[in-house]
Amino acid sequence: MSETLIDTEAKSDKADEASVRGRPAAGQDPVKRDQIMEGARRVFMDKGFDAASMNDVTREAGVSKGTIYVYFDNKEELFEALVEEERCKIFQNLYEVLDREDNLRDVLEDFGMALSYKITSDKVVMAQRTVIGAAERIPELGLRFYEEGPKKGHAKVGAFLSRAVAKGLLEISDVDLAAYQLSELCMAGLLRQRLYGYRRQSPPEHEIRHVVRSGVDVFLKAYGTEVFAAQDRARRKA
Amino acid sequence: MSETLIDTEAKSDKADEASVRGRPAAGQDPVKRDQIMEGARRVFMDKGFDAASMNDVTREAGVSKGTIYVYFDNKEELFEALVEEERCKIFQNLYEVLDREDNLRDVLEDFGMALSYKITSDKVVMAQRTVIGAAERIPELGLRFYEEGPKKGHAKVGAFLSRAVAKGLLEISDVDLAAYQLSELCMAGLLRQRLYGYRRQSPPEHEIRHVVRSGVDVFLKAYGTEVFAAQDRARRKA
Amino acid sequence: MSETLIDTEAKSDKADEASVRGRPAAGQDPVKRDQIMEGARRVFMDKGFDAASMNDVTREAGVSKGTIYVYFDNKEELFEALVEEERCKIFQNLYEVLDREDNLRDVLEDFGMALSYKITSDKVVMAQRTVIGAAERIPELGLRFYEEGPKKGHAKVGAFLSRAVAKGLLEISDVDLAAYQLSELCMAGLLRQRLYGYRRQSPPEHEIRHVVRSGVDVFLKAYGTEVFAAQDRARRKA
Amino acid sequence: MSETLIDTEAKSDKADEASVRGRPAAGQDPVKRDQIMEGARRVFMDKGFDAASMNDVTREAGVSKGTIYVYFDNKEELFEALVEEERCKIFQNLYEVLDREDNLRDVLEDFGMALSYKITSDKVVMAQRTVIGAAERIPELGLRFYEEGPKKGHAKVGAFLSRAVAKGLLEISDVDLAAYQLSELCMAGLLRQRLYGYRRQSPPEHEIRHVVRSGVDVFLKAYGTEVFAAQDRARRKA
DNA sequence: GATGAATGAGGGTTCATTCAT
DNA sequence: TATGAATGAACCCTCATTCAT
Repeated sequence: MSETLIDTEAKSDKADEASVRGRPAAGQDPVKRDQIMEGARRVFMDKGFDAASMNDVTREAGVSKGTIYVYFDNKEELFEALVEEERCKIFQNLYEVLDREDNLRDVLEDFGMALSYKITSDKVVMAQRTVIGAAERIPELGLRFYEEGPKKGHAKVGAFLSRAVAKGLLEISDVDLAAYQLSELCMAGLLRQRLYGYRRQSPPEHEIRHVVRSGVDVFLKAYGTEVFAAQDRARRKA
Repeated sequence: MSETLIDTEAKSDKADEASVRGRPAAGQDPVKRDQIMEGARRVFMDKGFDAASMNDVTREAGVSKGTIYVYFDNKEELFEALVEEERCKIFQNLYEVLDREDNLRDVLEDFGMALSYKITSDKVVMAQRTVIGAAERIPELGLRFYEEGPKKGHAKVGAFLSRAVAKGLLEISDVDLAAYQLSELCMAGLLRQRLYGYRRQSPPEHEIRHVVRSGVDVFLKAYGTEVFAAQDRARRKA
Repeated sequence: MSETLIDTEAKSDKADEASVRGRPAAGQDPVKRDQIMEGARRVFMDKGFDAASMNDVTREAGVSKGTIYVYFDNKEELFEALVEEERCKIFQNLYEVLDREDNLRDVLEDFGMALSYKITSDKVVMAQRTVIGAAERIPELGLRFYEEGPKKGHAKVGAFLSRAVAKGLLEISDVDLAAYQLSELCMAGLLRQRLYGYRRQSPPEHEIRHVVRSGVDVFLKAYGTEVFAAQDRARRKA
Repeated sequence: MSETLIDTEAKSDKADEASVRGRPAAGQDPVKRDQIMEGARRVFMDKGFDAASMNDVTREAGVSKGTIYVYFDNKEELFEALVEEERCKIFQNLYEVLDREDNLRDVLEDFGMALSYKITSDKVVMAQRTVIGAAERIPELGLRFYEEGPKKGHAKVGAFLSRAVAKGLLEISDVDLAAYQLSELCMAGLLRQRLYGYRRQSPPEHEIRHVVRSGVDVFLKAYGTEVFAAQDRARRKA
């Protein structure tokens, strides 16, 4: 009733179709949607697609069953929306460091740290398990996840390496493959241990750093040019 | 009730698990067990743990429901037994090539081929998906799979690398980590594409070979000693 | 909250059910009521009571759920109101022809045509199915439908026949029964075929006419007096 | 093992697929099937197809839900099986009287009594309501019911009338229509009153007899030849 | 007064497990 | 011992009804 003008104004920015002050249209309230997604996240990540029940989601989300079905057509769609969201959160900002104009080794290490840290974190491991576990039954889901996530990231890594090649810092015959190798080297051993649950906790930072440093080192020893080596020696002295 | 002495006598000969001529004890007939396992394999690998029904197993195995429950306490145990068996089949003989006394690069490439080929094959991908997908719900399953499979294999790779270090062919500060790196390099890109279903078919041999060759090359550029380099140059001439 | 006095004043003018210019009282606007009934008709007649959902009605009527529940306490009451209305429409004007002072055979045939045509029409068949199908669960519904519809009509037919008896045209020992016989003869075969869906379309006019003519003929052969026969012969000549 | 030959022989007559002594195959035990049908009958006849729930059937039949689904694929199939069974019971033996070589009026009256009595009985009224009520949603059901029931019966009546025409007892231009007229006349008023629930009880015998006698009389007055009239007068004298 | 988002009991159906045969 | 018919809890989803807006 006594909504301040400022408030109203602020809201109207994103007042897509709901009236400014009224209740959001069915399936349009972003708060409720998030609530459902949060419940779904907890349940699906914990149990996987099949073992999770809509009742579980209902309970975790604190919403009624009917409401969920207003926002999502069925279990599978809810799951897909969740995976989509998780994917975005995972791969967002992951590759920004590659735009930095900096010493090559430092950039690669920073990227490796970001990648390895993210990919072995609790939530992301769960997400990967969930998607991989469902890939047999809902192939499009895994496909889309890979295409929109790892594949796009991989392309950015490839572009970065190409630039380094152009600068004469790296000499690579198959840039695409090299990009895969770099990523795998940065997570060497860690990812699989996490996926299978051999490691119950995400690795401590120093361990990740050790793996990344070594991985980048292997990568640069294999692909670094004499130009890079000179630069690198100079950097170490400093 | 009125078991004759003769019967008892017969059994006592090989009382351990089954009489020589009589019917095997309940849940002890290895033929029937294999029959069940074979049905379970077809069903679980195809549908995953949750989506597979015990009726499916029953049908595929050609055994009655009751019989399955004599051999396995419940669905989960049957599944675990299957995973165990699959794991054995996967990692069996995978590391034999490392015992070969041969040129280092050749041995590594052959090992990489065996590993990469196996790990990206249809059946093994399904098995990995299944285990990874279930790891959140049945942590022991993933744990045991990893410990008895990849981890043991990794130890063998480590031992192999240590021997190469001792021979002066490699110079490695963290052999354990290097072993992981070697494995990851040999499957670079392929495994994840398969797990997520981005690749629907197992990769063709020439592609695997390309990846493995490049991976081994990176590894050897990073860790190979001058001694190895000389040997390698000599081998190439021949 | 701060309704002006003027508004209130305006309402008090015709406080009974609605102000002249203002908004009608809750559940009192006949236009809105008709709108709801029209939606309900489309839905209930198409799907039957149970299979129809209130959401369907909402959509067809273009009214909100809450509004429906202001006009009708629940689904069943809405349905009953609809049946009532349908009944009125069905039996309205159906018996007017019986008031005509005309040749007996012609009047009976015209009545038979009106009855048979109406009772086998798509909408009326649906209505009958719906009421009959619900009669087990909502006995009052069927009872009321019959009493207000067929029974009253039957009384009018009886009265008509009595008048014809008085005129010496018919000789009937049980007029009540004869009235039933007349009605049944006019729809012979058609009604049941329609109710069970054996006939998907309402019968063509010429077929109805054939049935009615024959039915009336049977009726008059059985109950017509010599007086009537003479009249009838005269009429035919003309 | 020691089953007597006699026993085995006797049973093997109907031992279709179940073993002689063993438990009947899934969905094959006629006793259990009847049990389910009986429960379904009570529920469906009472509530109609939509309003009846499988839980209701479960409870009434005293069988578990799973068992029902072994015997019937789904609710609709169970319902159809029930309707089929009811139809058979209703129309079985209904037309035998028409094969009697007897006085025409007596045969018609006896047939009319059988028909009218059966068709207005509690169970049959319920069955008719149920089928008619479902005809909108499951058109095949009503169609099949009509075709296998009333239509076949109607054909038998037509054949009977044709024979009477051949004997010179009746003179009918449209035998098919006359058959409908006969049936309708025998139930005049009763059926509709029962279907709509205006009559809560099945009509007493004397009332049915009154209706049937009058109906047959009308029919014979309309279609009886002079030959028949003479025969009829003779019979009355006796 | 009108709206329609939210509720949650209950719908039909499946399936891991048991136990009489 | 092996069988598979029977069980019933739990699955996903719908919808009559309510009530905050």
